[in-house]
Amino acid sequence: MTKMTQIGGASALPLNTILAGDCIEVMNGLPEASADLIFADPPYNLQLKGELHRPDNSQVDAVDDAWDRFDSFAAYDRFTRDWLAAARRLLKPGGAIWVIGSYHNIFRVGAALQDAGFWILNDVVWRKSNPMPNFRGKRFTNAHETMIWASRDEGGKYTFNYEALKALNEGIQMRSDWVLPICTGHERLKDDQGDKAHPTQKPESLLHRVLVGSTNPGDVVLDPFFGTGTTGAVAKMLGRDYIGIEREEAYRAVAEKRLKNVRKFDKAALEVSASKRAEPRVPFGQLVERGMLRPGEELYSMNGRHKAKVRADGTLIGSDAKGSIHQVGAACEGAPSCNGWTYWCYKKDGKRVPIDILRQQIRAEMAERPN
Amino acid sequence: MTKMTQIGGASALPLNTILAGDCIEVMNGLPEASADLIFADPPYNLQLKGELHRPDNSQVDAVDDAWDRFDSFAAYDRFTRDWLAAARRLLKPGGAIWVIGSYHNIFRVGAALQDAGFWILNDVVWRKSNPMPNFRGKRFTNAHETMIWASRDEGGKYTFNYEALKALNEGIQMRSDWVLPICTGHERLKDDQGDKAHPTQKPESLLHRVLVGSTNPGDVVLDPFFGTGTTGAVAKMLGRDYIGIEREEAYRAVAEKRLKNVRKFDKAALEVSASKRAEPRVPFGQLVERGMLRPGEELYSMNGRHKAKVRADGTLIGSDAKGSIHQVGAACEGAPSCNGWTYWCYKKDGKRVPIDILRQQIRAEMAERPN
DNA sequence: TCAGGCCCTGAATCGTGTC
DNA sequence: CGACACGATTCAGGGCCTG
Repeated sequence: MTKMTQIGGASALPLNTILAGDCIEVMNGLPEASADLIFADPPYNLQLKGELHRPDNSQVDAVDDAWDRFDSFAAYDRFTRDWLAAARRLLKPGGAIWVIGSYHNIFRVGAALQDAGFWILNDVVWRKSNPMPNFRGKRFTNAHETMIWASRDEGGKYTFNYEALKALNEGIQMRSDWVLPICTGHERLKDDQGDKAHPTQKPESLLHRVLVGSTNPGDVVLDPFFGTGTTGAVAKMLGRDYIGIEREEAYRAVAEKRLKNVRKFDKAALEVSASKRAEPRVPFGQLVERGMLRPGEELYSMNGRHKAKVRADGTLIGSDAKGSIHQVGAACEGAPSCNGWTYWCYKKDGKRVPIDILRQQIRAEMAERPN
Repeated sequence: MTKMTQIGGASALPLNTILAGDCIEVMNGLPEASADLIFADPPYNLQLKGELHRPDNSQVDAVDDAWDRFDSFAAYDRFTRDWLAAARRLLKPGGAIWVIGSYHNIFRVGAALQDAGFWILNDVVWRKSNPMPNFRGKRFTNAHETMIWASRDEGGKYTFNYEALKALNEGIQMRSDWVLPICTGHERLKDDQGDKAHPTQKPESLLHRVLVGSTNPGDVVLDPFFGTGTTGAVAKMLGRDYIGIEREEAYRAVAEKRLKNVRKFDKAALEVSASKRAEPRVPFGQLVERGMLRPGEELYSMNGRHKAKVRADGTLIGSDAKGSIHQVGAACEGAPSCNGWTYWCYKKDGKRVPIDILRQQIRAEMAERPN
């Protein structure tokens, strides 16, 4: 499967192989202007301190590997500038790069990209359908990661397969936010002890969308932080050539084994059944945020016997209970449960109208503009 | 409605007003450590092309594109550093900032925030339910903007109304991606010609979530790029004090008019689901003193696997540990910590009942007859 | 074979008040 | 200021076992 391509008669391109070593040195040893796309998942510099436990007291297996530790932002910036410069040299004139990161590092990476002369085309948000919650209730659930897509140069003739992405998205233009699950189950590679082989393995679905959208069959895709080789695996399936660079022996071994078992797709296998979505859940609070109901406004029970007042956080306060629309409704009726959506009404032009009408309005909007 | 607050007897804080002028100069004229929250929607219109001049006024030569770019990014970075420094000076020790932007500027803003000593808490993606499509089909639909939420200092005791946000989201922890429509319809302010009064007016729903989540009633919220005053309008509705700074006369005029017509929600509506941490502390010993539990009585663990005996001083003695309800619970489970209130049960009419019920009884009494 | 319950896990910058 | 003790805190999904 390994191909060697002559570039300008000078040096050869080691296609479909994993190169060992520091990515900056290795990249500088490859011929310039030889890659169509670079996908990079660099260390995030998470700066984790203590241990973290779930509410059930189990411990979170954190990313504390040596390769993710940097002495300072300045050190991380230096590292970023250096690998970006080496990467840019490798790109063909119409080439492009994707870099993924979290709020710990992505702002520094984005600024460095711009400073290096890359031209940002989009930032794309990977919205995780199943992220790890925030266990201490001190912040928002960290439910997304950010990818930056940039061309080598301003005005570069980058590849963008608009129609293919639109097809992937059920006929609607692909947006800058992608909802995809994290990598779990059988796709998640394990070592001999049954532990995860790599702490941050990316899902193939993510790379699928990246490569379908911004490369063509036969293109050369380089990944300087290859890890367990998701980029290579998806590139191979899609009929692209890959070059991986990975410093850690253990990751290279896992990736080699993985890639050996990957088969190029036939067309038919490509279509992933679009998961049909259940009726989207609409939090009652959204009616308040959107100004459809106002804090302080009175709601009336369907039977006219009870009323309650809307609060700014989307809870109700009744005569002797406060909480969600369901909880207060149940309390009013002395019932074990209650569907607040059909129980409560608001006043519109003097008439009582069920609040479920408002939920239906929001759902109608969501149906018109899905995703 | 305008309030003036004396800060340290020195200078006054012009609450609920819109200040005219350059935000950096105006901020530097206000007393330090006087704002609880800053919300900023800075400009990113860089004029990267055309009539660009270097700081020394020499015209940029079209040949050295890289320098051109460097110059303009450098100028934007300088501007960003300056207004962030002025903003940080204004924040109280437990203060925090939100900044919103797009891929054109947010990476530079994020890096500058970190460099200035702010501590990023989350990046939050505003996912637009109705974005403008990409008409030329050359990129992804730009369907989101990014907000960065950061505390003034690492370790700062920032405000986060976890329970209120969870309530807004129908009982599920609020995530870092928010789906909200853009500002249209009646909410979108128009000028006398019927054109939109401001090109980037933010929806009130966005500010509602920001302010409910990261401020308390009576807090001071400052917006250095006030525009048409969405921050002020939502702050006023929610019973927060605002300070707006805006350079453009036309925007100030629109905002003044808007704010005059905004009404504060009534008090009960502003009350928000409280966190358990805010509830009064009840020593376990009080249950024994009051005779709700008797010395010698057995307690049983929630899972039924352990038991312990109550002692007269409000400690427990288990099979192989003695101490507080928390310590003995942790020892039984071999866990690093344990909430004894929810872990231990007592027997009532043959059934196991969590001792937390008894704590709730005491708290209810305290609320009825406060000391 | 299927449904239901239990267990485990995921790029995480995840306390606070009192003495 | 540090040390110590209290006690608050999770969502989605996959695997595996049992009935």
